[in-house]
Amino acid sequence: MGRPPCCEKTGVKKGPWTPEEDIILVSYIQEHGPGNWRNIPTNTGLLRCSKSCRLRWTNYLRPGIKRGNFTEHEEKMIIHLQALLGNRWAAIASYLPQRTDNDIKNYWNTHLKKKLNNNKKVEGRDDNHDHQEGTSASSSSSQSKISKGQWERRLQTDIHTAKQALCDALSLDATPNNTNNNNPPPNDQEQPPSSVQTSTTYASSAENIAKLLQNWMKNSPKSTSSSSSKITQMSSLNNNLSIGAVSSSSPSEGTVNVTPGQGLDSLFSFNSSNNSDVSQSVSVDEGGNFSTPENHNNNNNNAGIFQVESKPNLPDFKPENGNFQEESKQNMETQQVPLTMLEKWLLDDANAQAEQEDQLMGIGMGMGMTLAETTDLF
DNA sequence: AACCAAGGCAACCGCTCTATC
DNA sequence: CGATAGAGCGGTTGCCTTGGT
Repeated sequence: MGRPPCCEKTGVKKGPWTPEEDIILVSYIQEHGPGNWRNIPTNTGLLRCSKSCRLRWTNYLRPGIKRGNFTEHEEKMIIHLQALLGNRWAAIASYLPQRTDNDIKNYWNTHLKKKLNNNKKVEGRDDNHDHQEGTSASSSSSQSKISKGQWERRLQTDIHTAKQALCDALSLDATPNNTNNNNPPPNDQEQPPSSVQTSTTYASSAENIAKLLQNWMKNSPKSTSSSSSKITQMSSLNNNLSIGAVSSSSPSEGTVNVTPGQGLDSLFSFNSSNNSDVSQSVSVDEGGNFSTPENHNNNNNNAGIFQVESKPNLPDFKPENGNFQEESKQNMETQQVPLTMLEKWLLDDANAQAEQEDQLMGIGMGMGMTLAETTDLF
């Protein structure tokens, strides 16, 4: 007897999320924090099941997610970690905090798997990637089906193989960062290294939305050709849309109130209550470029420009918002340095990238550690 | 220009784990 | 201690885009 579905099958929307739905979800989560997924469809009116909301958030809307091309460095990390951990995408993703497990999984399945297979063929040792998958990866998937003893024995073999592969790989692509021996190797692959967490300066989810908007605008060159074009959607959102603004007037009820006309502006305004005199704007032009007031004058005549302004009557971020406390701080800091919200995000990306390199070195050092220590990871 | 196949990716499904009662 | 619900995870699916003919 299986479990009942997480939600009623009827009346639940499936398929791609619309910008409107994204905004509603982000608005709600910004106000209440992630969690209580089951309440979200009810409280927001979204015709999505709770699971879908959670997935959308974790895989797409969550702050700090980097999308787009994987760097060579990330690629190597994934390859190494996959060799080490198997198809444990969540564990792998913990070492790449800007990437989601889904993203990594997709990238592995569509790019790296193929790439590795080709490499193996070229190297003439077909023995192999499939074997590797058949051990560490499939053992991961069948972990629950075999006895713990079997699992551990197999794992040890896998670790040995993976370690060998990783040592080979690391010896090939040693970088000056290798000198950073101070990074302790992670001692639990289920938890990201603390340096990641402590220094995680997640951009706000609204920034993520901004980025999404940027992409939507970029990817929607035919802004006038289709009623379903994203830029049209966003335009309507920003102008006379029926959704978008979140009212904080009744947060206890946890509802997303609709404020026609307020549109997206609100979503990009943070903590304005204690910065009510701050009037900052960030614009995204049709080419996806951001501009600030300093250079905004050159752009503000552009049709279709997306303008982000802070307003004083916006929802506060409260400490009780859980995970968003950090984010709120971030937002506050950002507000104190006007106009750099998106720039800061880019910097965060760069910093995170550097941290990841350090982490890889940590892993590299981890590979330098004993097999027993490696085994301790598990 | 039209059609088709392959690839990429977002989202869904189902299982497992964990916390709570 | 078992039942239940919430959340997390990995595998898979299906749609959309892109490239080739």
